[in-house]
Amino acid sequence: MKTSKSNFFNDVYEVVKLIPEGRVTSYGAIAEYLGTKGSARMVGWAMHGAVATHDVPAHRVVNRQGLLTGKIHFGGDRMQRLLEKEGIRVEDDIIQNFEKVFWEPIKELGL
DNA sequence: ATTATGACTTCAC
DNA sequence: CGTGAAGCCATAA
Repeated sequence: MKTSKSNFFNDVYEVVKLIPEGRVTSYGAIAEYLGTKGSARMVGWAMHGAVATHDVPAHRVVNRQGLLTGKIHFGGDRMQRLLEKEGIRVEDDIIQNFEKVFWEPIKELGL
């Protein structure tokens, strides 16, 4: 039986679920960990389905600038609210101390 | 198979 | 990090 979602999506979900609280990561970092580092957009695409399908903390996944690009799909300031709740300072849809809260799967999980 | 789109990334000004 | 343009890969029609 074929999986409902492609393996690519499944991998993204697992990595995002492994993100510790108070930490965030970028699409490129996840894509790179999966081996598809050129497909950072696909990670975002996977997250689009993740929110509606799995309990994936997509709010912990932002772009390289620390900008809450995904808040648009969260539907309001829901994403920013969750981040601030975990101790992450967010201002004007931008994560402050982004370098401090940045969490790389390759570095933490080990490649 | 081809075209279009997308929660991105990088380079340049 | 502000804006603009090009590149990249996977999904949908």
